[in-house]
Amino acid sequence: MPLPSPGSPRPAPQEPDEPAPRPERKSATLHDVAREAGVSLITASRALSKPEVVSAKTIARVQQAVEATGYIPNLLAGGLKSKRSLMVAALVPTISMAQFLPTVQTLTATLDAAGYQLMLGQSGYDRNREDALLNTMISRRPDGIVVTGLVQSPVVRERLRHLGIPVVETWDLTQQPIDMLVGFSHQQVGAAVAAYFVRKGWRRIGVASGDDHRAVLRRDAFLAGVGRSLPMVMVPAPSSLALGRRALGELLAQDPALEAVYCSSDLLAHGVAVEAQARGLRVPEDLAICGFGDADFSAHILPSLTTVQVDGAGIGRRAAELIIERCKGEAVAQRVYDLGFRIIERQSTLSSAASPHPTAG
Amino acid sequence: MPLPSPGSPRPAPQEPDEPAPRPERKSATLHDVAREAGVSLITASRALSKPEVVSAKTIARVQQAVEATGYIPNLLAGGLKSKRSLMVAALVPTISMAQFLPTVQTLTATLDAAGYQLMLGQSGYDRNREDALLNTMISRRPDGIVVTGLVQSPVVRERLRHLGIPVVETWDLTQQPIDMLVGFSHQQVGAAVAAYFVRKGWRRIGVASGDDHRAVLRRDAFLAGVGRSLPMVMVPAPSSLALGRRALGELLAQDPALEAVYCSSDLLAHGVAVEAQARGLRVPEDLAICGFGDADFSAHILPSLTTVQVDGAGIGRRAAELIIERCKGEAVAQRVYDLGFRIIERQSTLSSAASPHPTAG
DNA sequence: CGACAAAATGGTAACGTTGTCATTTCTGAA
DNA sequence: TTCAGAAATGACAACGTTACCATTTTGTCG
Repeated sequence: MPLPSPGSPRPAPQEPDEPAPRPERKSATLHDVAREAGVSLITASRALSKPEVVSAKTIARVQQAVEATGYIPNLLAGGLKSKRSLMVAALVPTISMAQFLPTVQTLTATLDAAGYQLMLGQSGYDRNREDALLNTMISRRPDGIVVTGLVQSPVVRERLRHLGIPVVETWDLTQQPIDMLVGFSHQQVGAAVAAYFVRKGWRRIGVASGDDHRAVLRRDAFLAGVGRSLPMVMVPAPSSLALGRRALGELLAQDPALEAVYCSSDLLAHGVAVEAQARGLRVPEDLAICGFGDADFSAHILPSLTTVQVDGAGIGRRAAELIIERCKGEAVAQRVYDLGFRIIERQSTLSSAASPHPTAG
Repeated sequence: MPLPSPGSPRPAPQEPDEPAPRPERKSATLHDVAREAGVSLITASRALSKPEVVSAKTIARVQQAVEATGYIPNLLAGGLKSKRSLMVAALVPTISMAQFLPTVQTLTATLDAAGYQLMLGQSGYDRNREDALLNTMISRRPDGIVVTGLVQSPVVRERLRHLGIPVVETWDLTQQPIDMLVGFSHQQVGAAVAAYFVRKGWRRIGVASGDDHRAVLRRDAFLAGVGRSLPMVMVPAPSSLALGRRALGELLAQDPALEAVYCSSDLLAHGVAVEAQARGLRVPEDLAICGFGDADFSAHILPSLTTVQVDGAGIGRRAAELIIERCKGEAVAQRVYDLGFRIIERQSTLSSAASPHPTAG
């Protein structure tokens, strides 16, 4: 029930008084700095980029000249000549998948600390687009590439392999990566959760899964682990709470006596929990729920959500470290890192729910 | 209660069999393409970047040579000479603020459609870091800059103004932007929500607010609108469900008979709702809750959440359009866009809660 | 004090592309 | 057939920096 408010859309009342800024003042170059400091161009360059070979006195003079001229280095020019762009390209399906945010976060932070900048690209879930985006990014000559998931297209794999720059595949596992890999096994996740469900003795199980590649890997391993076909709903990625609600409705239509639901993400699981509540089903007594990803809310909703925790932040950190090492010319000792996962058991699957409604603080 | 699983962290069992890829094959340049196609370097360049001045036959030959050589343009070189880097820099506090994701999403998409790439930087909530990051980004000579919020530092404002590239400030409102602006008024939001609370007749009101600049603007306007000081809790940005739960605990300690809570984000509001449920308080009968941002889950939780909707996606789209127009050399007609907001009234503030538990599907 | 190494600085030539201007080729009308 | 004008192509230089090698200055030790 929307309620219009005084601030509803409308053009700004009056134009600002200052004129549009079009100074086009040519920015200072290293040449200007060198002249100002009374040193040669190349000495000014070295004072800034490799101060260890320049005398302290000269460095001071150059630094002062930088201040005076307002010099800001041109990394396009520097990168062109030195073949080090100080950028790392990263591809995610979409930035809207909260799942990947911790990875992007630590990736950015770790790279930043080493002087590198992240160039983030969203491939959507379209393979062609992934290919095109990769080309766009390569046009900027990144010093490394991080992709989410394994690159599927053999053509692109080959291209990346021959690019001569470090490539890290993440959030999945194989022993034959393009170059390096940091991730975990979705098959193992699916199998482990299936084993957990079997151990719990649940028989009437439903599955709500996103339709992205990795969710499907987990789902298939889960089905294999359970050993029979189950009521199942596929929802389009990216998943959401609303999709989770709808999914439970559809699952209950398939089996009204459902005991437990396995979801491919915590967001879906949250939605399933909300819909269960809306239908008067108690969680976990009437319906147990397990998610994936250990989202930041999962420990704090009611009931708290059993889920699979993966080290998204660790993936980003390690991926960045690998790229940085390689860029420093060091050979990395290990090219494949399995960061594993663990099942976090919380109220949503604890039949003997000890304290149903704990308060915070 | 963590449950270790077979997939717990451990090193990969064996190294992959292929050797580390170090081909360092020098990538093809436009020179190679030109030779392959039997045309001059500059004709090859034009065939790719301004095909309208090259004959169809030549374009075909060049395109074929591109395929044959595996040529990928070097935008560092191109940008250096042409002074168009085809990049736009964007600064957000942190990518983890889900609030800004729709903006980043449409910004990326709109720029992408026009051939530009987004370079995303996270400034944290540290002014110095914002300044440093801005310098880093300027080093790459972006064709435009989008910042979240108004740039506070006068020094930086002046620097950006004299850079001679389009700058768009977003998610806030002023009639004196550095250059261009797309946003809305946080003061108006705070005032509108206060008016709504007053209209509802609530007297015992609590405030849970993030400590970031814009949340504080809204909070202050809210307090001014209510006209008296209120029980209040500040939580560190970025906000989360857990922080919301804790916040309600602290607010109830200040006033156990609280009737309504205003939250600076939907995530906080969700946390407040969960904590209310944990304490046996009915929402909205015992406690009404209003959030901000209209997160994707807000319409779908129980009870659904009254909130302030702002057009985050629209902000990103318009910001991108403004930058693109400017880059094409067109003068923009309007430099300040107020995209407004509206209060979405849902169950969490509807005392006459008609249908307490609607189901989905 | 001389000799020699080390430290500090400088000159020149690229990196790969595009802007500018010049030249050649083609088209169609007088 | 000729010539103006447009279309197509080419040559050259430059964008701002760093790699490479050469040179000068400084410091140290016999």
